[in-house]
Amino acid sequence: MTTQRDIARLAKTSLKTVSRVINRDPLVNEATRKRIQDIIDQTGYVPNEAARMMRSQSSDIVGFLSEDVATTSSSIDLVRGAQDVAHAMGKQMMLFNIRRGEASETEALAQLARFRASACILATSFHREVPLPRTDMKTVLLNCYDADGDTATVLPDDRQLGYDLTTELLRRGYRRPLFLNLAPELAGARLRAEGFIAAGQAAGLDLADRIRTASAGPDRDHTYFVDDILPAEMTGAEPPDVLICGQDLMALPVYFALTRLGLVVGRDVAVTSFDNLQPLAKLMQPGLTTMELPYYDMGRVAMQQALSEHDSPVRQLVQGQLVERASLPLRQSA
Amino acid sequence: MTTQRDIARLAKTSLKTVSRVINRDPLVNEATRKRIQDIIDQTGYVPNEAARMMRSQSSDIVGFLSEDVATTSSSIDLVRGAQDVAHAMGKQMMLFNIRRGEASETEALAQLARFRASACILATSFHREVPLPRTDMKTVLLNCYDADGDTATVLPDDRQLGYDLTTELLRRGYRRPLFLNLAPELAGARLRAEGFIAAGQAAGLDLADRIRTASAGPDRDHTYFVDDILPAEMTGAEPPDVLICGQDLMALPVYFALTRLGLVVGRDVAVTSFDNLQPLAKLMQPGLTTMELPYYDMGRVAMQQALSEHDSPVRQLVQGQLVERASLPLRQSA
DNA sequence: TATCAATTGTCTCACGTTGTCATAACCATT
DNA sequence: AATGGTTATGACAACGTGAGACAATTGATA
Repeated sequence: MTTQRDIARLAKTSLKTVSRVINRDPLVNEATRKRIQDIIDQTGYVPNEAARMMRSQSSDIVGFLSEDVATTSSSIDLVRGAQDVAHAMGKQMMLFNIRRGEASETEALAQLARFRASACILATSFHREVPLPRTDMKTVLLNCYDADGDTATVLPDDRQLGYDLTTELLRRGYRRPLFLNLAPELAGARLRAEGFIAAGQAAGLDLADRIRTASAGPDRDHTYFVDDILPAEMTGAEPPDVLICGQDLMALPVYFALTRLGLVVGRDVAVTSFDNLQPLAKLMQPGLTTMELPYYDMGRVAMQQALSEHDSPVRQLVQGQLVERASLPLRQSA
Repeated sequence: MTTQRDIARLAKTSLKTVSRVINRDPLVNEATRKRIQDIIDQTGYVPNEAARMMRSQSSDIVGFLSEDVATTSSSIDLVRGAQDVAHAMGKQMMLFNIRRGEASETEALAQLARFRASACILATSFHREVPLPRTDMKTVLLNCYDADGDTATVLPDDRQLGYDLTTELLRRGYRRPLFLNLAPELAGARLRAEGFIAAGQAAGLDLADRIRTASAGPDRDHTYFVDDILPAEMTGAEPPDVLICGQDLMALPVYFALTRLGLVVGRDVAVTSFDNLQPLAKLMQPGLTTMELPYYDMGRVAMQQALSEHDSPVRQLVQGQLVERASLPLRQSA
């Protein structure tokens, strides 16, 4: 591999002058600078980052520990946002796919310590509380938080999401929303329920009994909602005029279930949700109107926090906005 | 930060002996080893990877350049597979989200050169030909290939996918399959068509005219199939008994279109596809029977190739298998 | 001519780790 | 006790970069 010493020899100059050119020291004659720069370009010399890291005692590396890069495709946007900021700032990101509390987490942190990483971001795919791993590294929690609250944290503003979505559908004339909420172990589910009720109050409606909650167990299947709640509610005396699903992945089986009940989404009943999961939300027919979770922005904010000098523990909430498609039309006044 | 020198001072021994303990050199007296190891554990010392890299003149880092970590969730499995192998071998993976041929690609390669990465993996989300970037680094192409063919390459065996899927549905008694294929610019689409026809020949059927191809333009929308092909074919004299979709994302609008035509998937017409995109394929109702693209395995194979010593240019094909759900029942003999 | 600033070069050290080589300690055999 | 051999330990250099101290050279200006 080419080194600065090689460049110096080729340019018939001293190591020091080459170093000056590379580090943009203004005390270099323009002609010399150009001559050396040409040789650098010619040889394709790239500085050895290891040497630079050792010399400068800092690494420009930030770790990103994600609980499941695999399962949820929304978490990808967290990664993308973080990485875009990192690269814009000339930093490197190392991605780790871990399981919280297991060996994979410890190993990832050890690996980052070997690289003398300046910070790490701990991300989950659902907004919830997590135990903080023991580490000396500066840490930013993303989409999760710890009990103590003395760690920098970036979260979606789930209360706002619930409030704004509900406000919007009330504005469109809906009066009997039914909220098929995610499990209450997830902080996001609790906050959205708060927002839902608060928006109802603001409009003079009591929505406290308009929330259904998935029973325990893996919430992905949603069989409880689809097999029990929906058939009963939709065929009752006063069926809901709009369904709010806990996530886009829930809206899909809900669409199918409604079809089986002979109902047409967007005509007989509106459906909305949370996530804006691409490309699913767009491919559903009618297209799913849904509150977008601001994952990309959250990733950006988290990386900015990780790279910022002052590490005052802050809890930052990032807002999301409604993405309109056809599943939530303006309500015809009956 | 603690260094080996600090450990040596604390253990009242030499720098070299500490180094020996850390590198598990057997030429160390057990008593000394234990004494030093205790101090290492106590101080929480972690070796400085930068120094190690500089000393050994190699970096244990492999780059993974992906064209769209973002858009396609299937590409995540490529990343996961590669990363699992890398970590198992004690290597580090650096992930880059790039656009082929643009600055982001060059920058990523430069960044990897700075870290003296031992290899890089170039991945695309669709099986297709790509121009090879100029780099000195050992390169492995993943899910794509270059014209010259002198670079290590890992590809899905799309011909096998098409052949096996078709063979299976013929075995189940279907006789009028219709293949809604992806754009022919994608190598995978061409190979699957070959497999489709070959499987027909093996069963004494000429399937050459049973393939439809999306016209130019972004293939994601699939409006051509849904709006033009399907209504015409399904209401024709001899409608298909099974539809083969180019990808799971196409199967979703196809489900909706069939429903609009008053047809029930799995009863009136079977549907199959390629990908096994999670969690979509499972959440569709009926569950989508689909040829799984072996992305996780491909990621593993690519990383193994990247880490292997001998770099003989090989093109490796990875096979996929059918994932059975309800959308392709055994055909009732009519 | 003296003085000054700009430019370039020499020399040295430091970062943390590990390979090479040398030394020291110990044991067994003659 | 002398020899040879093994085991254990240590001294030192080197990887590539960056920075400081300071000298040498050049050209311009007072």
